[in-house]
Amino acid sequence: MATIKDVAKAAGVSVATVSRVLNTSENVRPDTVEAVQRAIEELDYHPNFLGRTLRRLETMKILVIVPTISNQFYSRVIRGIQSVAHQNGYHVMLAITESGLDSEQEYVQMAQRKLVDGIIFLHSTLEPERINELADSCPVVCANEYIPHTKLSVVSIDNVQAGYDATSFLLENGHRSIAFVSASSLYSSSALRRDGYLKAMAEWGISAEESWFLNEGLTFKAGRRAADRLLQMENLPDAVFAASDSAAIGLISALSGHGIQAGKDISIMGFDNNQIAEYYIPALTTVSQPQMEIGQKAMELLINKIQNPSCEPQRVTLPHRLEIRASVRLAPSRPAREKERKIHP
Amino acid sequence: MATIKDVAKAAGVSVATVSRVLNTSENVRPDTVEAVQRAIEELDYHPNFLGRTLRRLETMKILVIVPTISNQFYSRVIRGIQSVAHQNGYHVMLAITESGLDSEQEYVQMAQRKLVDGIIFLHSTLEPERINELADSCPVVCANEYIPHTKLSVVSIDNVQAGYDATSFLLENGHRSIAFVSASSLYSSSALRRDGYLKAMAEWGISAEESWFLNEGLTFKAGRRAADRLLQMENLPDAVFAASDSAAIGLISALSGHGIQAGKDISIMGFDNNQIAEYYIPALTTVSQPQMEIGQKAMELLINKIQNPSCEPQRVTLPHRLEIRASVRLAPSRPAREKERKIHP
DNA sequence: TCACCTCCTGTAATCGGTTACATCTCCATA
DNA sequence: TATGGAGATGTAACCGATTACAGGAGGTGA
Repeated sequence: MATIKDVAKAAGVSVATVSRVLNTSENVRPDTVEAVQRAIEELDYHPNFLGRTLRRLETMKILVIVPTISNQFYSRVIRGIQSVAHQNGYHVMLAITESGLDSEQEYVQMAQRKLVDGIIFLHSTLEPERINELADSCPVVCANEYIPHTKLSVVSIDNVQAGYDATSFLLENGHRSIAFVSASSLYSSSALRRDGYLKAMAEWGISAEESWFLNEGLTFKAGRRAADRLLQMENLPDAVFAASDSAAIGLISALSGHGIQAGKDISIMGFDNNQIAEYYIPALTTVSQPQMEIGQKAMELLINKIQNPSCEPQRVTLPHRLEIRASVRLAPSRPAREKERKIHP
Repeated sequence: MATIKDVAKAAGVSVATVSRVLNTSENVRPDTVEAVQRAIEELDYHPNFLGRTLRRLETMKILVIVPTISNQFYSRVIRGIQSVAHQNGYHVMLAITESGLDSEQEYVQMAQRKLVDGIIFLHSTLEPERINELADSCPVVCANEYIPHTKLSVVSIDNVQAGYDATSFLLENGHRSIAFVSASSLYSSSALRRDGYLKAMAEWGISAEESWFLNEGLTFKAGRRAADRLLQMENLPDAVFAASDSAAIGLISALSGHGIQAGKDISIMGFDNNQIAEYYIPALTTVSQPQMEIGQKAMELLINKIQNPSCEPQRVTLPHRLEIRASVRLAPSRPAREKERKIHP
């Protein structure tokens, strides 16, 4: 492996000059530049960035902590993060905590050990106290989930409003008994959507029954478990509002196995607008989130924080949208043209 | 930020002693250890790993180059890679090339600049020549896809056999005109599956028509495009073998919009056995790949290559399996119990 | 008491770059 | 001709760790 010294020797200049050529900086005579470049070529020299990194004390890497990448929601947010990261010369490292192999704590240490310049949490199970500690020593931004008792920048939709809008839509279309599938204890977003759900129900004077809360989780399997519980009820609800598309699909699939058709015998509302929602049969009515933008904005905030550590945390709310498809039965009176509603926070 | 010097000063010892304590190595007096640890605690010192990395010239990071993470196939392979990486103290960086933002070439430079210790390709668009060049200067392993004219270790299923098995299954169940949806020009796996398809067709004395090859790609949208082309044909084929579950689902969804039901009016075979295959309506008959194991094995080979650079490239073939569900109509004669077949390469 | 060994600790080189500062050359201007 | 300044280049400190080597303290055996 050739080093900068080898190049300097081959070109008959000092390492400083080679470094200047590499960084295309000022004041090097054109023929010197040429000589250095020839030496670089001849030796097939590739600068070792660790040296630079150590000197400059910046890694140009950021860490994204994500519960899973199997869910398209996260992969889209990550794409948004990546696009802005790349524009600014950053590389993205992914910490997938789902497997439980790498504890979050372990990844957080990477930041403390200066292996990355900042962290974006798409979800966290750490205590707020630890996160605050971390945020003192390293730029941190949250996307999608809000972590209580922390002073971090957060990017997300207005989950309360989104839950409210989804539930209102079901109510407006004649549904009265509405179950709610979520993971409220794990995800703040789920809890907030539930608040919106409750608000809408209250406005219509309906008190939600205890059994309607199916806190099974957000995965396909969670949806299946929720279906099992629904099937044991005396009266099937009119509708189910699931806090993720995966859960909604697990639900529809399981109910269909018992001859209950979504969009006909029962209405199902999802959340996220994953690509599969459009391709599922029946196509899934769901709440669309601007995933790419969430990621992009989060990365922008992080870069801002890296470059200007003393800046105040920000709260960015992006618009969501109801995506109306076939899995929710519409009231006959409802005008057909109203296929979409845009709600700006 | 406290450095090792600060700790040394605070503990009244030299940096060498602190380093020895940190690396729990030999010969430090217990009370010295204690003093150092107290200083570490007091100063809230976290070692900066860049220093160590530079000195040891190993990053303990590996790069995974992946076309997309939206497809569950890849996210599972990545999980497999991560699990083995973690067991061996490595961290995983992800390079997602789908966006087209970061060119593969750019990521490959990360290896040459010693920012990572090795690379796993899950797919590549680089010329074989470049890859060979890269492999000379850095440990490289391929998973899933075979890159022709290269001497790299590869982990995958036997794609020819898998294509053959899937097609044979369709033929055995009475299907004769069988279209094939793939991305043969982009993915070697697709091309190999096509070879298997052709082999099976030939064995049954059927010459595939030109129009049956729908080289639209592997995404949902690709499936939809394939459906459009099918619908323009004079005679709809009996069955379609798609080289990915996503394409199969795009296909089913689009056909269903025209009143054509998969599993009844036409048979659809997918590939990958993503989770959605089980939850789709109709549930998708597909070829299951051991994704986790592919990832695990690839990482094992890479670690082996890192620790022993002169070792010979290996070719590892893992078993696939036909997952029989509802999207393929079975011949009436077919015994119901034979729901699954395991094929070992 | 001396030589020698073991155990512990410190000094300084090193990894591969970047960069502040010094130095030198050359040319323009007074 | 002397002076000053701009531009090009070199020297060496530095980033934060690891580690080879040197050396000192203390114990053991002759």
